[in-house]
Amino acid sequence: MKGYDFSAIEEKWQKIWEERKVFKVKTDPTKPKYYVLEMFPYPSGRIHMGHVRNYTLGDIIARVKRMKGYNVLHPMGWDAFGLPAENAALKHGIHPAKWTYSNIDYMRTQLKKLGFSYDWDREFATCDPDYYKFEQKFFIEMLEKGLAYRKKTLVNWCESCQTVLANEQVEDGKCWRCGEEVTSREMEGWFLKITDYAEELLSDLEKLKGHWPEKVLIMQKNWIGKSEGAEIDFYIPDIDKNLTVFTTRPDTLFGVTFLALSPEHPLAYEIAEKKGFLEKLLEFREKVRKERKKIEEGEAEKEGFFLETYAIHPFTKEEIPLYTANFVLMEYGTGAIMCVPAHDQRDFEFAKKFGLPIRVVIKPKDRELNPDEMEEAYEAPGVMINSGEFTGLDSDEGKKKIIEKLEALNLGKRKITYRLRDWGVSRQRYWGCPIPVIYCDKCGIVPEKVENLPVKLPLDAQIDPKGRSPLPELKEFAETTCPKCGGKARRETDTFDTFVESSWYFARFACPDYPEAFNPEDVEYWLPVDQYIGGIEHAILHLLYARFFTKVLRDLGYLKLDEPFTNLLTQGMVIKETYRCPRHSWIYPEEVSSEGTCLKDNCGEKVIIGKPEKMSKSKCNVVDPDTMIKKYGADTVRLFIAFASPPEKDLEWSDHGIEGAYRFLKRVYNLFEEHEEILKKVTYKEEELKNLSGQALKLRRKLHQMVKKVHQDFEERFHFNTGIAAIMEFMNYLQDSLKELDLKEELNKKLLREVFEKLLLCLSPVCPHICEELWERLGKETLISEAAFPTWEEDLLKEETFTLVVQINGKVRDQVEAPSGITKEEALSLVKELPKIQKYLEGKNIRNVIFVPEKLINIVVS
RNA sequence: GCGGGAGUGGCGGAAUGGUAGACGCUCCGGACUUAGGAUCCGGUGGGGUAAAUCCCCGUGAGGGUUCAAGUCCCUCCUCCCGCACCA
Repeated sequence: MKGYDFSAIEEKWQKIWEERKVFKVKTDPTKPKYYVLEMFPYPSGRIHMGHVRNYTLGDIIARVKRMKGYNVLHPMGWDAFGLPAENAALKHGIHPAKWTYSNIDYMRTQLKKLGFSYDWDREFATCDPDYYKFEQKFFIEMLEKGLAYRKKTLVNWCESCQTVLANEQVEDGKCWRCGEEVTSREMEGWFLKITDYAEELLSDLEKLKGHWPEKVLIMQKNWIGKSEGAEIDFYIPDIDKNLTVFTTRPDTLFGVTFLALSPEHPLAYEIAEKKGFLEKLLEFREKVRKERKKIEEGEAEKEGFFLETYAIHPFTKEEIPLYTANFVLMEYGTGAIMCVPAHDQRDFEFAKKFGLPIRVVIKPKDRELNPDEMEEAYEAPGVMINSGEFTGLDSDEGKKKIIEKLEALNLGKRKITYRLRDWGVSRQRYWGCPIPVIYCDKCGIVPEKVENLPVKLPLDAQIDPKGRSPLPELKEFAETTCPKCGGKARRETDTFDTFVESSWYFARFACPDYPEAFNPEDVEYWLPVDQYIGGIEHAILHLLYARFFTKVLRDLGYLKLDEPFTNLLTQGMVIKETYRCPRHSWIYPEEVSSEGTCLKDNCGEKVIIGKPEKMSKSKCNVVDPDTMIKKYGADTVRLFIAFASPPEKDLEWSDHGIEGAYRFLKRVYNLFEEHEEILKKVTYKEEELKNLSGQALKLRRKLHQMVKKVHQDFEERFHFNTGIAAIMEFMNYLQDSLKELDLKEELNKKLLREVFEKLLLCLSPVCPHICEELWERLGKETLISEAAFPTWEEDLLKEETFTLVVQINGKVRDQVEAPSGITKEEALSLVKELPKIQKYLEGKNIRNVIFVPEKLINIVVS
């Protein structure tokens, strides 16, 4: 016995697949296509188990679909721009480009070792100018269409490093490098008008229902945050201007007792300036800005002050005081609100604090509200009171009526507002795609000429020790000429948010070498992605941006689709048990003794076994894919990952579990080897095996049942765990059968051949290397990776007998083998003969008999 | 607070309203061995009984629908995730 030498087998087949370009695909409209895509990785240095899981799931799907006759596009690339490359440059003095590309080289070899069936000829990295030049082109076209614009935005600023910080570089409100308090600073930046697409992004979620996880759809819906209401104008005589507020409760208009403006509101500024308390306002604004970050952790007290100004109520003409308040966001609605303390909890709290009146205008059906006794706002619908001509209306009805009147008087209008904000894409970073615009003193903002693209990121830049982008100081880059007038001009030195690159990469995979962005023939054939797979952490941003880009590219004439990803699978995390020592905190499994005490520094403390958590270095529970592949081989790693839990649930890594997977593959291998001599000499035709009997028939039936189950679980449900369980169950059955089966009989030899062929075919999407190897040893000259999925005979699946479960009053009391196709009457008389059942029926009246064909009979007795 | 998901053996997990616990792990016993942390075989939800092919209990808790409920409905509990001053 040679034994299962996985490393030789895996190396051999990976080489063959690569040399023969087995997974290379071409556009072929005569064949049905299937595009399976996994979220491409950031080249951080090494593949982690999360990647392995993601890509294993994708690869099984790709291989199954290929076996089912689809022309399968299964590409891989690199989301290669981003901050960690700059951090590595700071820490180790390696240039971000060098760091990134060497990481890619290493990670590619890791992926290849896992035997994933990618069309590697389509690989690209988003930091390649050949990729990002199209992104720059899209941006220029968006600019021309008004989909990109500049506005002021708040950024994190470190005074001591003189640099903008990304959110992840802010730790506890302090700079991650120097520890200085981070302040916010206004800067100009580029924005993409995703809000123009808010309605379509929302309504198209409908098309994804049933194909995307419900959870993701809900998260996106909440993120877009559509709300319907009205904009209402309040005239401010002091400055002779209207203040427009947005409200979803126009029915409470008669309950307004004050108005509140965001401290950032231009009218707040104007009033403060006029009334001479500008400084107070600016102080307050700064305070609120700082608090904004605190709010994320806990509750912030309602604060604000009177603006010494009044506005006129559109209907009652009363004077309503104006306040500025910390809870009013400038970014949402109009940045100003009408406040109805009786019917809005926030307004209520503010009114209580500042002694403002509470006026009840909505009455609940079952009780009266007394403003003096109210402890919280009444926010539910009800009947309108104290509302002039609207009194007595149902509040929902009142909403419409009040809007109608406002519109008639030109004092307001129906309005839909979204929580979704425009997408700020400017990053003051070096390692990103340059934004292709030029600032000219004479011509203003001028896009780079399309023929000059790409605006290449200069690779010879020196990384600044404080982490600032070197681009603004890099004369060769920043100093340029205006494309319009030819005069001296300055180039934009900000780069794009890296989410921009990942918003359209899936489309580029259809034609990665095409000289233009997209070859219509290719994108029309391959898109949309049929199955997209990735982590739930991208439920909102990445997926929303990619959907947005798809619609923009459609409107720019590049693509002809509305949604990029037809089906979405969000896989769970890979988690593992953690160990904690009271003295040493998180410790490695090797540091725990067999008695469960800490071995670190001879500590001896009792180790606390923690619940399984997401693998992380800090918790010492990381399992390295390389180590596992080396120890067990890629097929075992893939098998364990696919078997341990269904894709959408978390997967608990288990050292014992992977042993079990390994053991199973060894069993398959050894059993094959044991019968290899017979197997390679025999061939079979399906019709030769039609008339089996006894154990042979049972085995063949079990085989075909297994094939069908694997088909259902692998292709239809993506429940690889149960499909693999079926294969294991069959293996157990096969080993038992072989004890009884006479392998000197020619027919049984033929059956054994069928068994192994189909078994290997079923297992091959999960464990391609071992199956490829044994397939070859069956004498096959074609690759199992290119074989068709095995067929099963539906007629064969039916057993001649089945276990009839016998229930009395719904309780299982006995079971009996019964011929298939037995009728209710036959079953009843059969069952009545059973001694145990007779006991239960004795002296009782049969009141009802329920018969489920091929399953059970339930006798209801009194 | 709002929204979503989940609670099944010692563990991961199976079960179109029809035998709860497939498959795997762990553990126990046995075989083969100089050896076993290799391999193979058997057992493994709880309780009762000397034992069983016997009986009872059992899918977070409590009700309900049904001949029949892990599955459907209602109430509650626990955990996880997302959102959270969005007017």
